[in-house]
Amino acid sequence: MDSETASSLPIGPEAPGRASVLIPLALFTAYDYALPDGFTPPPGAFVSVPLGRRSVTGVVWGDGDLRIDATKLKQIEAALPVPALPDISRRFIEWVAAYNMAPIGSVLRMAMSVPDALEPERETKAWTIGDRTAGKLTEARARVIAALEDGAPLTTGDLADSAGCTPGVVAEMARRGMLRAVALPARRPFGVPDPDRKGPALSEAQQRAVDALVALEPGVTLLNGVTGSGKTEVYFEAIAACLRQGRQALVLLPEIALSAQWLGRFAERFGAPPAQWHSELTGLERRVTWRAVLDGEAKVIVGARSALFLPYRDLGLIIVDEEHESAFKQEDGVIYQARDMAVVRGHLAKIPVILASATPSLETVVNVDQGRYRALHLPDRHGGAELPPVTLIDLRRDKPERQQWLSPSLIRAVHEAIASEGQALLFLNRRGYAPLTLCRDCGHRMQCPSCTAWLVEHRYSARLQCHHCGYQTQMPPACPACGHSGTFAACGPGVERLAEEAALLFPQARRLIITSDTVGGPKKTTELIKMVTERAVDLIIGTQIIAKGHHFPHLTLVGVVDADLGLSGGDLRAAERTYQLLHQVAGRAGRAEKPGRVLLQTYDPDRPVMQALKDHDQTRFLRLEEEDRRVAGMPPFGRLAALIVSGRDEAAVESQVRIMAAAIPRGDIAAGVSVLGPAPAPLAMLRGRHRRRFLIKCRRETAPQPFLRAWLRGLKWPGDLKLQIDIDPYSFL
DNA sequence: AGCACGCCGACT
DNA sequence: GTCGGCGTGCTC
Repeated sequence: MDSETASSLPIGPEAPGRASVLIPLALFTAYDYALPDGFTPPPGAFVSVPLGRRSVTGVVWGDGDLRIDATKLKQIEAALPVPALPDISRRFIEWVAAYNMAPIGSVLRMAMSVPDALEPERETKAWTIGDRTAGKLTEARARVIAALEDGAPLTTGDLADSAGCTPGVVAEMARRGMLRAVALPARRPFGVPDPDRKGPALSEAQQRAVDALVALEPGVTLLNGVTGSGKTEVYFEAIAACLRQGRQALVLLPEIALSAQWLGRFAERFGAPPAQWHSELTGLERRVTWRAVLDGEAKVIVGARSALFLPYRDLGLIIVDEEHESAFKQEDGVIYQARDMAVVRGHLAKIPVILASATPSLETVVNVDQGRYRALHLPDRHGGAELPPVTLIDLRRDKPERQQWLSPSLIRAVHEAIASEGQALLFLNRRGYAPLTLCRDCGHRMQCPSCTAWLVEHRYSARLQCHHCGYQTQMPPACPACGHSGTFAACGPGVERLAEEAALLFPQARRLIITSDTVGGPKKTTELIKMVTERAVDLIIGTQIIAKGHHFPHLTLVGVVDADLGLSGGDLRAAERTYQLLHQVAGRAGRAEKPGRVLLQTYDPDRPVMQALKDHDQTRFLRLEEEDRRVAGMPPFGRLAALIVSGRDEAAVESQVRIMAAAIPRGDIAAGVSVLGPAPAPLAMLRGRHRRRFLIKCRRETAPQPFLRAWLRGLKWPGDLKLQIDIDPYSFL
């Protein structure tokens, strides 16, 4: 990521009496407003401005632009009583907008993220003891006074509860002046982490890594260690060092909802929970947290992607945990790679960024090789347990029964594991019963009406479901094409079908199926995980949800039902992702004293991914991947951008991409750039919109943005045609 | 994102 | 005749 690729927002010549104000809407420029007499808000000031016939909150961005007619200008209404958006935040917003070619107003929107964040904080009214003699001291009133005697003010409800009286008693005492009202600041949903609480004892390797990290030098460091090597404990010490400097620290996690165990460990080390930032916060929590980040009061913030855009007052450290996770890639709205943007944010602030992973992405590994990032390795497994041996099962020889998916050797291994009082896990990364349903009589395939995708049968809910747009329908009683009934055939396995097979093969085993459909909320997840850790279960059948961060100490066998799944589709990172996912699943086995083993079923055991998993040889696998990408000029040895044109009217989309193809820039600006397409996008129809895609491929030293800007300048977008620009695309779907 | 304007179908 | 459906376009 190099900062030259981004240009800053054009700000016009100095114009007295006006200022440009950025508004958190999908706008590519700031708007100019007249300044009231004698009022010069500094850049970053939050102001309310009229827009159309309403009033919105924006941020003063710079000087006005004299090209805008003065008669058009409206006046800034007021400055809000909030600290200004810090300079680094503004530069970051500009950078992100320019790099990802997104409307800068949309990026500001992510940074404001709470429509009412700037409203004055609502205070809670609480009571302390007033004039005791202002009324008769009845028994109930005496209890109220007693409840307040130890000092802390209480709200009406709490006070009535602890005094054992009705709220009416409290209200009457207040009216008489026996109680005095005090404003209670809104309760902070986070505490003050203490860096000097004693942490767990560190191994020698961990201590070496800590020593390197606590120096907190600017730049990027890869913290690489296998599952259980104690990466978290190591970066906690970097957080502690940052806190001792009085600065804020940000931890980005791929899926905050699943990190109850992480939060527990944090609270144990620091004596208080961190401030959290994710989509499930309530309005009040968002407001309080946002303000506390801006005020510098929230010291450690843990969150998903969007936490990167919070208005940090003094950020001193960024940690991206599980940096290889594709969940860091935001795929709708403003499209960006949060891990890469975190590196940029760190660069702008001249602070350290730590990328932690057991299976780092190829991009990161290459950055280490080329000297752009530092690397720290944590070789030892924390509890001293060995990595479980991995065996490949060749499905061409070791064939499952017809319409079944477990090979004889995997079945045997499950029996053995259960018989020796261990637990077994069968992993299949496919929700539902079967990925495809067809009619045996006419061959009709059940397809989503608004996407190019099969409908997946979910037998537990008796529905057909599209996994791309959420379309659902009852399982029809007969084939919609030929009208015959009882002719549906389920093709291929999903976890539900696997569970059916397991019930047949292991009827005596206590089985548990864990998928995002069965999990629901964090509470239910904790419950299911508890069932496993307390050995109320012998056999777990699940999708990738079980691969994430949960500790299963009694697990002795992991069986991967379809290790090849995820390798098809021609995705650039398919092999890499498969390696990462299967490595993570394999890491579930044998984490306590019990040795574990891992069996991978594959039709292609000779593939480098499979061999690498078998030999635990990540390095060799990455070298092979690296070579492939280098030869193909693919990232990180080249750059990609995708343009997706979509619309409801297929002909209009087709005609637009023809116009675009004719307008592809030539000459100097196209040096080192090639354009592939237009081609139907991998999901040629999604949510009822037809999609065509161009893929732009550049040499590493050439940025695609100037080329794209030249291309798109002057193009018209009639009707409901939409253009999506995806810089550094990840999933090609 | 709102909130207008605008241009077609079913109502008091 | 007009009420209202939501497609389209603008907001300094």
